[in-house]
Amino acid sequence: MARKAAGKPPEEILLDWKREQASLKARVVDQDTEAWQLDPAFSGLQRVGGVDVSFVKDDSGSACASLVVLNYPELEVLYEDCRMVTLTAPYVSGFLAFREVSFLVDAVQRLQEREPCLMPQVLFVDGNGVLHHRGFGVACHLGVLTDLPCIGVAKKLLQVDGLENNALHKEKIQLLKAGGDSFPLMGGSGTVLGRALRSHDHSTKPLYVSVGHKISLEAAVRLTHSCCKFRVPEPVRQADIRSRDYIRRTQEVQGAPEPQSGRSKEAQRPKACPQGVSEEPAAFYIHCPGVEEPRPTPPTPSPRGLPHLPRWPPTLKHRRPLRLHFLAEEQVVGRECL
DNA sequence: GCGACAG
DNA sequence: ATCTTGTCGC
Repeated sequence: MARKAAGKPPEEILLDWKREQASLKARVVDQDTEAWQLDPAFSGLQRVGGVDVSFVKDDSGSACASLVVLNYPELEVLYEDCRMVTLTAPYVSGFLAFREVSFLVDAVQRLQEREPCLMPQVLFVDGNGVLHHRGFGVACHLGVLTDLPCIGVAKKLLQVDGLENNALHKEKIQLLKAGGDSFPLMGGSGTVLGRALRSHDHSTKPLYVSVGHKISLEAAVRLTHSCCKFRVPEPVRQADIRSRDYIRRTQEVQGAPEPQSGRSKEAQRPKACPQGVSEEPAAFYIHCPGVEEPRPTPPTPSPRGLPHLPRWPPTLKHRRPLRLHFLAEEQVVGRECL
């Protein structure tokens, strides 16, 4: 029987975790380290990644960890890795990384082994970076363990170091008028811990962006904005969509018969294996943009009439597209890396 | 007892 | 995080 992830860890464990965070925190780099980060148009940036962990409804021990890689600035999915995992640690605010980060590191390592040329140049992480109780959120943790530039993107304000989601904060949100507008989140010591960002014109609720690793806050905010087709940056959004989609179809194998009928033929992703048997990732997928769409069902529901597509990209100029030539079945035909 | 609470 | 349909707006 697998160990469960329930209850709060004893104080002794929390002390261990705090020591671990303090130790790794010394290795965080909160500045730009890559040339593309300094460029106004991010020229040189070709691949952005996103990670997420989704949970199974009635099983607090099971989850799906996913890593996706998108090209930039097109934001088409090039790579997807979804894998069912067994959670050991419970969720404790301030210690999210100890619940999720090891599975995310595993995914990055699989990518390094199988398709190193698709390694993203930056990772968007669902959660905070230095905007954290001890200045070391999951985005920092993953960044230090993988040595990849990481950006923390939280959907809710973590109320630490004097930060409060109070009336004053809400007033500032009201002042964010257009996509890209943001204001600083200052901690008690006067340090800027992150920024509240209106991620696009039609989004009221801001994102909370903070440095994870190897990127400045300014570049992190600017890049986050440029990766938002919708409120949540596309890499994280795709990781989220695909991991829950994976769970959904895993669950429906034993449940109700699939409503989807008709022509389900070629170019499928590897079939989902409900009772994880092998050591292989449950899903591993490389997509060649422009050749075919992986999913016939559009993620955007359009009841009637045409959906209003947000203008995108808003201002960035089109740069030389990275051309990857893949066949559907994991076989690499050719590529242009770097 | 009450408030806080990234995912 | 997850449970969930319709509904309102452009």
